[in-house]
This record gives sequence, structure tokens and C-alpha cells, in this order.
Amino acid sequence: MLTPTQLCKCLGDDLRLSLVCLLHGQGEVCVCDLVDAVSAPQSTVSRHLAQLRQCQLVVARRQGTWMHYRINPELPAWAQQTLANLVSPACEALSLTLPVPACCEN
Amino acid sequence: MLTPTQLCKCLGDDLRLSLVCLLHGQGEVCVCDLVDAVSAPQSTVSRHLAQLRQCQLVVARRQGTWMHYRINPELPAWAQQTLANLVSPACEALSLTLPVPACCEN
DNA sequence: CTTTAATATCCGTATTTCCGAATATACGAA
DNA sequence: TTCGTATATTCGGAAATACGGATATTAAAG
Repeated sequence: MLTPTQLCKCLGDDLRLSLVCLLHGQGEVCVCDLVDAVSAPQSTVSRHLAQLRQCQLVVARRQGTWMHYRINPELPAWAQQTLANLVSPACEALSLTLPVPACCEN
Repeated sequence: MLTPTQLCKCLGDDLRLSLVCLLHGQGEVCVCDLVDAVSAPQSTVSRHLAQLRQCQLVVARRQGTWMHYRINPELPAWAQQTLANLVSPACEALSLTLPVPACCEN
């Protein structure tokens, strides 16, 4: 089960926080779009996504070779509120522009 | 200036999150009470408090030899709301009981 | 079965973070 | 000044985390 410490640890890294913000902005995003959006090596993005998945902060859905990630919709209320509070200032601090331009449709 | 990443990094550690929760519960607490409450070595508590101070998450007031810490009342709104959201589940997850019994009055 | 594309995992290395004993500092009292 | 108390800082080592190139896996297409 997700604890407050774990949630904060997940969000306490620029890259992971960026990923969470990008996902929070839209419903589902596939890995290649995230890689583009944060301009980091694919293995790095994948590793951080695995970490977010392990904490249940995000969930993944496979569609052929693509993986689509989204914020776990079953997050406890306190976690959802925390995300809601942080996303907007985080987007500004990390100079993220939403939405992510989609390269791979459906 | 405090960024979301920094805030989360601060809160992403059991001991620091405990300190923040203890401070959030009451107005001001002195270091010796915090040391008792978390039962960690004084140097460890002091080091973490310094980190929280550096991020401007807490502020300190000296009174003689005692230092009184409190949550920075001038935190940006998003940070205050984040704390408000997290303190209660964090207290439970860390099994903290409030309030801190005060050993040093005034 | 082979190839290609998307993503995940492995692995050695670099960096960061954490710890607590020891020591330093700041202050009040004698 | 000297002593005692409260707190801060230093320091070396241990543990955790981050990195990214190389490689493995998965699945669709030919």
C-alpha cells in the first residue's frame, strides 16, 4: 500500500515528477511520447516508470508493442489531492508545456 | 524559492516527514522535544531540521539556548495544502501520536 | 521464421543521501 | 572566566539511488 513517504519519494525527483505531471494532464500517454516530452534516454524513462508503477502511482496498459501509462485512478484520496495540488506549480517549475504532442495514435 | 521537487524530497524521508507532522500538529516545538518524540540521535534530528530550514519549510526562533521550530507560516499556498493533505495519513502511517509532550516550557 | 519497433531489464559506475560519534558553537549562570 | 546545557556542524564510511549503453523481451508484420 502506498504510504505518504513513498509518494513523496516518487515525486521528489525532477524526472519522475515531470512524468507524473505529463500523465496527470491527459488520460493516457505512451512511453515514446513521454521519452520525447522529457528528452531523456528511453531506458531512464522506462526505469522511472517502473518505479512509479511499483508504488502504484501509475498503471500501464499494453496495446500491441505500445505501453500506455496513466495515473492510477484508484489512488487514495489524500494522494489524489496531493497530486492535484502539486501538478500545476510543478509544471511551472519544470517548464512543462501540456498537452504532450501524441506521436502514436490509439 | 521552494520548488515542488524540493518539497517532496524533504517529505520523502520517514524522519523528516515525522518532524514536519509533529510541527504541523502544534505551533512551536523545541529540538529536545522533537528528539524525544522521534527517538533518534540529536545530531540526526538537528541535521534533518537544518535541511528543512534550508528549503524554508520550517523556521526557527532562538530563545536562550533553546531553538523553537515551527512550520514556515509564509509557505506558498500549494505547499500548505500539500502539507494539510499529507499530515493526517502520514501520522497514521508513521504511528505518531500528537501532541508532542513538552519538556521545556516557554 | 525473420525482421522491426516499442519497451523493459541488466550491469558497472557515478552520485547522492544517510548515519551517528565526535567536536564545535552559542548562551546563560555562577 | 569557567561550567553546563542545548543545539549545530563536521567527517568518514555505509547504503541507497541515478545513470545510460548494451541487451533482452514482447508483439506485430512480412
